[in-house]
Amino acid sequence: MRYNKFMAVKGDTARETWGLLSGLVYPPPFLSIAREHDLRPATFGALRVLGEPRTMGQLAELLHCDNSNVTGIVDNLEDKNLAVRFPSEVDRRIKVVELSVKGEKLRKRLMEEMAKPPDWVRSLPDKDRRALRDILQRAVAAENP
Amino acid sequence: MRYNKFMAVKGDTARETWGLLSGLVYPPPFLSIAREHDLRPATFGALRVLGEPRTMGQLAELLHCDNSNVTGIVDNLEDKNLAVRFPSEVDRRIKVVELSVKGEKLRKRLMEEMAKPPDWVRSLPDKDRRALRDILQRAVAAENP
DNA sequence: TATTGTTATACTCTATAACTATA
DNA sequence: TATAGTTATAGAGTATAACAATA
Repeated sequence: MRYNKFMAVKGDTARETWGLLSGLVYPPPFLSIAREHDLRPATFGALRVLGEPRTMGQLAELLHCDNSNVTGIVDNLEDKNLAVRFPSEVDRRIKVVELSVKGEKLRKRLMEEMAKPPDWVRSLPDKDRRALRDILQRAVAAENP
Repeated sequence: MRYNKFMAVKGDTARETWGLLSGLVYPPPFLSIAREHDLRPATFGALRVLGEPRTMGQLAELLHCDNSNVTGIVDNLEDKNLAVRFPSEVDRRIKVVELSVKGEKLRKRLMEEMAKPPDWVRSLPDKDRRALRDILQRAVAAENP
């Protein structure tokens, strides 16, 4: 591939931008949030996708893991009284997992903490923060046309 | 805490910005890069910090894990002929880990892939990309005063 | 006696294969 | 027989404690 000065400039800006961004967003905050709440990462992930009742198979798909792992993850949720599991009435092979009231409450708190912007975003001058939001909106729009 | 309309506006923009950004940068690309190169995540991490020779203890600190884990990680690097481990000449309790030529080459490739900006950054219009870089530069500068 | 790294052990995360119960 | 979920088992990541070699 041959480079001209325009490509070089474009590539450099992109690399520079990505380098800055990587330093700001990694490592991801979800691991420390899970630890603060004494949750295994896998249990945290399950709680996250249990905004509505799910079958074991649905959980496996949503968590990108094998069916057999979900058994242990839901066991852990039940041990902590965060969810219950019961056979579906229409097909008793299927187990439905549903958050308890305690689980719903915890999930709400966790989602709130995940949504909380990090200091570097909050501390940006208003103008920069709005410009950043607008740029990201355009980026997301360009990715999902 | 009492909210007024200015705080609400500021908070909303920050949350919105963070939500957009989270969708763009998570999950982190390093896991798939490691998998493509048939490296365990821990081995990948070690390679990353072995830009210069390190002792086992230094590796434990840099990788935020226990000393005892480093033994296995460096075993894996040695099994793949990516590094060698030898006792320090000044204190033979200390083991120095150094990348092989093969390890150096692989490390260089991996660092290159990590630095490669994702499509959404590369596809931004020039003006947006430069504006984004400038905002992030200011954010980083504000964090490290 | 103190320190560096290793070994033994245990808990967690994940995957595959065999199994149970339902359909 | 086919499917949903469980159990058995194994490889990998990480931590603590006991240990060996060296200082």
